[in-house]
Amino acid sequence: MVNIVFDPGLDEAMSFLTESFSGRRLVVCFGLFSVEYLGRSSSSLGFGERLLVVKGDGSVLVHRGTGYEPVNWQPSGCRLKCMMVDDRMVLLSERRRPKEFLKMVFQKVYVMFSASPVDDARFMMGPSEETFYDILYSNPNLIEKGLKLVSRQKALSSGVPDFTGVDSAGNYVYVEVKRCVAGVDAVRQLDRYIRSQPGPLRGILLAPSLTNSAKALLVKKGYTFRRLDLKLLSGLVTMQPYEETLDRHLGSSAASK
Amino acid sequence: MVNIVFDPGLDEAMSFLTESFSGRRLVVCFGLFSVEYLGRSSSSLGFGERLLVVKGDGSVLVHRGTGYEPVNWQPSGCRLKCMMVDDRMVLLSERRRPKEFLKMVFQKVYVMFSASPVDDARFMMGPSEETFYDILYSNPNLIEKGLKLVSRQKALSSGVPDFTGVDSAGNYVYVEVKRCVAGVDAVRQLDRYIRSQPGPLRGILLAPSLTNSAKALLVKKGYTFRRLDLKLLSGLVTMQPYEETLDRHLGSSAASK
DNA sequence: GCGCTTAGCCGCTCA
DNA sequence: TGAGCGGTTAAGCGC
Repeated sequence: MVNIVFDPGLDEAMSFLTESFSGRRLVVCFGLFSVEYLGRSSSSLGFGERLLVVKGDGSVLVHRGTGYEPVNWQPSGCRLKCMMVDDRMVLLSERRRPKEFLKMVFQKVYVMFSASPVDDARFMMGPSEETFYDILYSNPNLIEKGLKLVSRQKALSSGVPDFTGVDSAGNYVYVEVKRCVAGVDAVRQLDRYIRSQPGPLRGILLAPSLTNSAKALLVKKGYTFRRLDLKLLSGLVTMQPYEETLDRHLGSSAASK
Repeated sequence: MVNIVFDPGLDEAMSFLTESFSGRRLVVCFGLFSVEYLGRSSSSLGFGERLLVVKGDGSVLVHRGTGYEPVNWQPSGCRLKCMMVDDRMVLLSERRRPKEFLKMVFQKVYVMFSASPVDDARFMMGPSEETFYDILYSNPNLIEKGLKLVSRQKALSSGVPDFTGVDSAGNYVYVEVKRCVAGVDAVRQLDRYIRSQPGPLRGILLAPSLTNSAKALLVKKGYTFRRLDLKLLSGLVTMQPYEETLDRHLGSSAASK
């Protein structure tokens, strides 16, 4: 649920902020204001048009029209207060330890909105799962020398092995890939795929490592374990897909020369 | 002039962005999107509601609902492109050196606006490191009684001690200054300077305090620690705008109590 | 809580 | 262009 106010009076802006703060909402505000900071260091910035972002956890960011870094800010955990002083809206943010203050005096608010972002995604360092499979698919030697892959699973559906291929001896192969330590369930999955097929098939489990029980089951079933070198793989990520995407849409638009 | 779009379709959002980028405008967008980064490192973040800020100079910031830091970003100077791919809006940002990409796939845009902020104010920092050096250089007694300084480092360059001088006993002295707690690296720095010289030199580390490890190394190397009294030093700073700022801050925080 | 280490650190200055 | 270094560094992890 996004609340938006366009060209509000300062009184209206103040109640909007007060309400948003008490609801711990994310607030974005573009307006004409001055900023002063006092704490470990100090700074002052006269009136100008800027972007203010206040997050639900009490982080504050003041951004000017250029540059990556906020001109003023406070990390999460700040207490915010909003008041009218001499027909100006004053926003005061207080950090407890170390004791620091940020003070913004608003002369005008052009637009502001608030929201409570729903965001459950996990931030993962390293290549995405899809990129990961792309690399393996184009570099089957990373799985096993002489292996040729003939198909890969579409999307992230189930009931299908990650890769199918033919090994150097001409055997048909099913490959199951895990990005972390593989457990018995990974071996069972591979086994299920293979037993669902009529002909004889080799099974390869590719993972950084195996649990003991998984290893036992793997040996019993006669499948092969191949170690996946995550570092090596990460190093092989290329920018080609990005560049191709850009090339395909040449002449769209550019923000800088 | 601020342009605002509320709940646009992705096609509409795309033309809005394209236009904003070509006009080098500041764009703020709250929507549901995924982010992938590839460059010096790589990362991926699935779909979620986030805030995207693109500045006119080609800086890009992706903020989640909490925390001071953007989850993904690119510094100024990036080239941006926007396109529709399979009914999704894709925003691609390219940094030249080092080569890096940021890719956002939008499923939904809740609200977005653009503006060309007018902001001529000068950002003024309070007592900076340089100011501190100025004061110390004119008041060597704050470092050590009878000390005479003969040179100071130019600007904030490297490979040079902060001050060189002669102490009351006639020994040549190198002084390394830290405004905050000095760690081992500060001692190492001092040591590097001194060992780079042929003759015998006293080393003085001036800082508000020392970490234990720094103290150990200092003693081992036979250098001297001098306490820097920040309060005292701050008292010697005279800076009209700064004092005004301070007064105003004290005024508001007193009023809010 | 404090102290220490890391970071896609950023941004600056100088060789 | 690369190296060194400061920063309102922030943030995470150990104690």
